[in-house]
Amino acid sequence: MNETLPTLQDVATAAGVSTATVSRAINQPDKVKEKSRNKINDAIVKLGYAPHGAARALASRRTQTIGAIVPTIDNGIFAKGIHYLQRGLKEANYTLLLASSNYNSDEELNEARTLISRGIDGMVMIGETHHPGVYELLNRHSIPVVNLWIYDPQSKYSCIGFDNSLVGRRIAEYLLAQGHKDIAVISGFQARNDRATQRVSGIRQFLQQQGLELKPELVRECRFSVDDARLAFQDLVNSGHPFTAVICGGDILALGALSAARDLGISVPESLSITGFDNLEICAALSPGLTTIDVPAKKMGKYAAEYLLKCIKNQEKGIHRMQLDADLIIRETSGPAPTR
Amino acid sequence: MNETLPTLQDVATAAGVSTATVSRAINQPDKVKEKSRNKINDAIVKLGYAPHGAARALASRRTQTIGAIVPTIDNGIFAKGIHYLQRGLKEANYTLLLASSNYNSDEELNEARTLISRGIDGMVMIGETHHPGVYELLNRHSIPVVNLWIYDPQSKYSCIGFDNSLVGRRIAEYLLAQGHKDIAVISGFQARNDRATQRVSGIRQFLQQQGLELKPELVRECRFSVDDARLAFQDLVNSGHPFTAVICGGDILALGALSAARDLGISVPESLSITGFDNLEICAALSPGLTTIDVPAKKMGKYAAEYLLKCIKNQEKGIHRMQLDADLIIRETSGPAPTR
DNA sequence: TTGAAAGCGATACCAG
DNA sequence: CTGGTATCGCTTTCAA
Repeated sequence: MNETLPTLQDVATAAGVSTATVSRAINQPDKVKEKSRNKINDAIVKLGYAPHGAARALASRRTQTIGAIVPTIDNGIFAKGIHYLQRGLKEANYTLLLASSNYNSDEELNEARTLISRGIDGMVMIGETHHPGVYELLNRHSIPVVNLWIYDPQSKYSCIGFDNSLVGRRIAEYLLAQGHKDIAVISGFQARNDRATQRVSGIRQFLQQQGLELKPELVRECRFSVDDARLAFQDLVNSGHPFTAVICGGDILALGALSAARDLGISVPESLSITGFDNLEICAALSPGLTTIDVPAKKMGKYAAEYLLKCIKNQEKGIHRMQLDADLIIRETSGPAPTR
Repeated sequence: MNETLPTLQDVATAAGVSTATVSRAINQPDKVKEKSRNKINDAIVKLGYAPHGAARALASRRTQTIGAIVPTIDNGIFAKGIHYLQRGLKEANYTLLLASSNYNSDEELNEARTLISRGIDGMVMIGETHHPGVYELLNRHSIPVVNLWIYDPQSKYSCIGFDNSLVGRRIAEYLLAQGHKDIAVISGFQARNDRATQRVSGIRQFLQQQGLELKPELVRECRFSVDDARLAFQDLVNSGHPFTAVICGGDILALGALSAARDLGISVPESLSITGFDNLEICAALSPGLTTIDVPAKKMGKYAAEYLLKCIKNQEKGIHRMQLDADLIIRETSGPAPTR
């Protein structure tokens, strides 16, 4: 019952041509006479032939596959970007091999190793700080890379994203304009997340320039979960240091803060402003609407696909850095600082 | 600068053994004398050798890769299950190749074709209704499958999940017990989603058994987005048919309904009860807390990995059906029906 | 426990 | 435009 599957050879025999011709008919149809092409196509359909990816990859030294490592697929943060990346790749008949690192550098290296071993023609990662081994591997295998979610004009690698530091600054700027002076921060772990680090430093720098300070006592780091953010917020309140605004490193964190504030009877935005980051669709409909940063996920995914495909076709060489906008979206969780 | 990468042959030469022995040292270490093994490992490290996946797949007729097709990765619904699936596979050194069908049967067939062509040793899908071509392909290539998110004792294919009809029934049962008689439904498109279909029919059947009716005028279908659910809810209200509860086919839909209700000044749960489905972490912290169904995503992912790995090792044959619980979680968006 | 050698299924170069 | 054939890097009998 399990007859062996048809191979190129079978198709060739059935169509009365050589395997070379069948291969061409599939990969460069215009290089084959129409008559032969038709015979071949008929044979393919009749036999239900499907090319064998591994054999193809081995012979052509191309896998038609792009790898991506994201910190997590557990929440929707990276989903949209991945979705559009996938879409762009699919159009060119490329497949996406997706892995996650759990915000952990060693796991990332492992995943990279696996992906490369499986065979990828290009790689997408989030942020620019990665295990040096990852870059080394990619380099050895001459695999083009592009880092998303960041923009750094100095970067040694291609990147498509936005300036996280600037975004941090922009949020701080907005809050200051609203009269806030005591600002707290709930961020992802900075040690494992260069985007978070940059944003916080953007905030810190701007406050300093304005003669204010981002007090270390008002900065918390936690996992990217609603519950952890709740705890972080409670801790912030318990610390006794007053603050009138909390900048959160993600909508999920902001949700946690919002919910904890609600439980503590702190009214938002009257006595506390909260800002998020990501602009998750699911958060847009909440009440109160979350003030947040809209991340250009769609563009990042789309351009990343375009860029890598160009690299593979050798139409593009060298490093490519693209800066995109990340806009502040003002909704209802933020407002003027309370007057005392 | 781009020297060719080391191959098995290089390692063999460096270690002074044959390629066969190196291959064994990698794949069945116990079949190689310790001394040779050490020499080989040293050579591997020294050369920075990494096996070539395609060559390996071609020769061994195994790809160490499992494919999965989910309806969408755009929101977090399937993320958790995928996460645990991935985790289980990784432990066994398997990789997950993820594709999405956008709830579309033809796209699904295409994705399946691509996955199979790329080479997969097992397949995971959501729901049991799939393009017949998909099952045909899997069968021809003797690729084991398991369907998640459903449990059907009659299914011709392995499945690990819960009885959607029963879950629908349970929600209806709960609402009736709360005194609700006029129940509306906002569901995903039933034509493209067997889980949705089963849930709605579970609801319908239970209502009928209780001498009530699920009025067609009170059933809406829409895309899985907050905005579309808002529109569906508004439409439901505008239709003029009274209802005191809305069963939504997903937390995202419930959020949309909730937000629309808020805009219309309908108080929840006082004058309207709303239930969701999925128990997304992000929804747990909302206020009011969403009454919903907790989907056993973790278990489905984990068991799916275990099952497929067993199939591949030939330790498991035949169809395997596993029923898991999906619990009703009562929070604050539901309550007693308003008395008139 | 090891090695020699025959594939695995395609691609791509070189002739014709 | 087409065919013959070496080759890609590894696994897997079969013998030794």
